[in-house]
Amino acid sequence: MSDVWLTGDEQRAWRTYLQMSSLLPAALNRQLQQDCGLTLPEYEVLVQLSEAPEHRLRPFQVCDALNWEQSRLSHQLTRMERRGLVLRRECMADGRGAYVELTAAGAEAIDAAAPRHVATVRGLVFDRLSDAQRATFEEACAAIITALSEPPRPAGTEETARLAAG
Amino acid sequence: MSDVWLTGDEQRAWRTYLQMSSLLPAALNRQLQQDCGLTLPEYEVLVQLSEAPEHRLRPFQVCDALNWEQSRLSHQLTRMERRGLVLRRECMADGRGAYVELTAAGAEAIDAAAPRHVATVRGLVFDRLSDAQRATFEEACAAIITALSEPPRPAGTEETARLAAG
DNA sequence: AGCCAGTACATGATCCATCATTAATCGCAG
DNA sequence: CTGCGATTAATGATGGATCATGTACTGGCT
Repeated sequence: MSDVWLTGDEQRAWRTYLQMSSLLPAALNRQLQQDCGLTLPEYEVLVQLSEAPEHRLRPFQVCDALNWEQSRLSHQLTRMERRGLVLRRECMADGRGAYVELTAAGAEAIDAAAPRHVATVRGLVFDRLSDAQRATFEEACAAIITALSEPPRPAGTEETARLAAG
Repeated sequence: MSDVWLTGDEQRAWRTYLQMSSLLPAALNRQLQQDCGLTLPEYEVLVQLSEAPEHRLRPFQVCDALNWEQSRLSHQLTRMERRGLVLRRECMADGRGAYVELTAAGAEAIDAAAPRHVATVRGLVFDRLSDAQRATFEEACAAIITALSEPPRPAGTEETARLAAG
């Protein structure tokens, strides 16, 4: 931790990751938009609903699955409802809540989009990685997720901790 | 390639990556916003300018460096100019163009933000990865970038090619 | 029953990103 | 030097994401 900056290797890896992380979602978005008329967020919501029993979920379940903010989902659902992809339905079990349900058009859209999207992911990602690379890549992502789920330490915690303890 | 869907391993790796790729930028954004009052896009632009000779660049150079769309940068610069972080200056060498220049406030902001941002990146990413993991992670990202830079093949190209050839 | 903290969602404001369009200029072919 | 495609950049419109706030309901406690 001693040094302020990243090592050369780290810096190069970081910049490579940054570049990939900006290009890949953009490419996936473009592919979906052009081939299927769906945005990536729309696709992600539709996947969740299409995998659910009776093609419907409570909004908070979708949030949990996608790691989205509740507000983001709500706005997204409003737009998707306008587009006829989903439908909000009353939830009798819980008076506060609601169900989001896939419409026929929504089911059709996701059925058409999924194979092409998967083919794109395969072509851009998994066809390019060896099994070992894929495994390590996943490990690395998982390690980062673990770090993120720990109590968020603001920068400089070490000093703060020493000061508080001293 | 035969099958339409991803294998179990691939699917798990993909979902892990997706989760990481949504959580990590959000965490970096929050850290920058709270500790330094900067957004991640602002930070990225400031980094480019602070590394440039005379603290200024042509907008298209920033676009190239960040893989941004020209329009995105232009809007971003408008906001950053409003915030006093950068300054647009005339470019005598090319009558169409312009220079973006770091203001004193902008230089101060990036100098203050960089160490903390780096510490966060280190804490969330590189402290969690072994050298081997980091190296493979970089390889994987590079392989994906390579795939992205190749002529974008729409899904189903194989069939199309066969049909065209047949 | 009545209170109240917590949960589930929606909405408006604001900022960010992309698309389509416009405009000015450059550089070069004729 | 004139015309024209390519380059550089700004702008308005739209859709996306986040923050702050508001509302309605649940479930437990008294």
